[in-house]
Amino acid sequence: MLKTHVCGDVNFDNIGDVITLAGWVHRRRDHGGLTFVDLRDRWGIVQVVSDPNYEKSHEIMTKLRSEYVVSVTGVVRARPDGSSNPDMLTGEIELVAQEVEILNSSKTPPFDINKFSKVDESLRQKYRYLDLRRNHMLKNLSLRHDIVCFIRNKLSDYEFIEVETPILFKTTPEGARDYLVPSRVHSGKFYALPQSPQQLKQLLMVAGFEKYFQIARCFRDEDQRGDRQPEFTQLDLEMAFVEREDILNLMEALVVDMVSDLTDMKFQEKPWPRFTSEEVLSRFGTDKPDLRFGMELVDVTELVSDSDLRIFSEAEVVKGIRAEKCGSFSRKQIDSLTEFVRNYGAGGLAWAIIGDDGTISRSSFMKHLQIEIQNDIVKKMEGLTGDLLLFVASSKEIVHESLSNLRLKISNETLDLDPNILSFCWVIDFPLFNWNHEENRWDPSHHLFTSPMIEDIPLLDRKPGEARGSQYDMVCNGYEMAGGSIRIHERELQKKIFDLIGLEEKVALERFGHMLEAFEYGTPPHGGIALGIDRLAMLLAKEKNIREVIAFPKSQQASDLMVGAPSDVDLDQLSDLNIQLSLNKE
RNA sequence: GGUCCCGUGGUGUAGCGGUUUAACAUGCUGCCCUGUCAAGGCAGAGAUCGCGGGUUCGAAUCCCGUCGGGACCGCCA
Repeated sequence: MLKTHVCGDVNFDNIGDVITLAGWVHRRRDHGGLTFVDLRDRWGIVQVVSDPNYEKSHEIMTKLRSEYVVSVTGVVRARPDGSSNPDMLTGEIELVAQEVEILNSSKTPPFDINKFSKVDESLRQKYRYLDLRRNHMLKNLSLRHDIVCFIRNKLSDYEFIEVETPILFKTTPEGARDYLVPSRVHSGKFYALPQSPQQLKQLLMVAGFEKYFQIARCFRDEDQRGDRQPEFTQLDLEMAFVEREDILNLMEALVVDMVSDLTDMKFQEKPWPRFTSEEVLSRFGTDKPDLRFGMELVDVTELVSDSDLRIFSEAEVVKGIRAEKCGSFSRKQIDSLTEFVRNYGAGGLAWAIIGDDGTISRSSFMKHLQIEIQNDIVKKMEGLTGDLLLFVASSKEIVHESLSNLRLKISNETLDLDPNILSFCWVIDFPLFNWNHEENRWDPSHHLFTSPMIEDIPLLDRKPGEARGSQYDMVCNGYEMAGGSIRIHERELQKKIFDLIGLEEKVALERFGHMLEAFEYGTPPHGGIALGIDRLAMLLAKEKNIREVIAFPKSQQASDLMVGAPSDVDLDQLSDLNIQLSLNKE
């Protein structure tokens, strides 16, 4: 090794030792006759001080610049009285530069590495290797490493076996859009990158592995969001001979232990509360509620159903939220909230402010309602002086979509949430199917292999829309962290589901024949879950975007700005694949 | 596919139709400086204001297009 110690490890015990450190010049402070250099490596920072008695080293020290790579040999000594730095882990000591070697120089970096400063996102991505030098990225990726280690250790202790599954897989058009990989050997045919190892892990259950997991890379060719990248990592897990309770308990224990081992964050509620999807939809308007604050949706449909206001009386649903102490919002602010809910299809936003006497003082609509109804609404909303009440009248979907997002927006802008609180919960009892209006058929609300609740199987023939799936979601602070289900393990039931979603026998056999066939060879009851590692790391790192916990993320347009991917390819490469491009050239 | 925000010395911002010779901070270069730690002091270099077109006597500033980044809708079994 070119160094005897690492910067984070040098301390009082090393005083008098001659050691060699190597790393990057973090900062330098040149006093002319005396030069200080903060030397950084992965483990910490140590102050190096020049000593004019070592003439040659002293001279090199003055030539050092930010991010030069150097090695320094010298004696460790205590800093003189009054010159220690309590803010630095190694602030009591320093290294005397007796021998200094410049291992590599550096151009001036395109942005500051040695301090926290805002940097344009495209610059960060282009120079990601420099961005990763910054302390917060190292911290985030270390935490991510710890999370993955914790999972591997814990699940191995529980006798899970980690199995790698193929990246070159088969297209499944019913889910998200696939990334396709052309086959050279099979001209005109394509592999697909897996959206998740779903089928493979079920086949591992058929194989009798009983307890499987994988830290698995998944690929979905859909547009990006703050919590979505085209490739992402899941803890993928499956067990045979389990019921829902087994999976929920295992995962809850895993995450609870992880959080207490790796962070100082606290759970809002333990054990985690459980809700049916119906309940969270009606109370929060979403199946991934943020439970760190109230502001629940209140149904006032019946109170206004007889009113003269047709937008109210004719709406399928009218619901409101109470923005506590937001009665001081300006007209402009309220207008921007109205604009906001229009994003979600709402025609408008009805509002009311509660005055000093506890009744409506100003409102966009209340004058059209009788005073008794006004008071009933305030009472039902539990409105108090200074509150702002906001209502949306529309279809159930639109009311829920707009109010749940409005709820998040207002909380974001007015509440000071403790960043250390994690409000995990489970959401269960999802409907097995959603009605697809465009295609006029049922779509699976989770995926094709989700088993109905056993008691709801008879409903499949009569009222499929009322059948509940055995699906469960883990939700935290408004993010869907994990989702899973008990799977179908019987061929006939699987076939019935294919029928219900309008998958023709022939197509079903082409795409999923292997699954149906496997189910004929002694498939155990099984179920599992997939947990988003990026989202979990983001949450525990208190970040707002999963890019911050991914070493080399892609931009919102799914490009890699560092290497320039995707890129053109040689015509030779295409001809090997028998592929011709037909781009519109203008 | 759509909506919105951003793009000005290396970096982060200000300027938003003429008082601009484009300002400030930081970084960078040089000089001074032996106890600093975001060291300090002095001097200096560094920007055709993302790109293309238009409006105007005059455009960093207004308009249109385009490229890149970001937030969101659609999409994400």
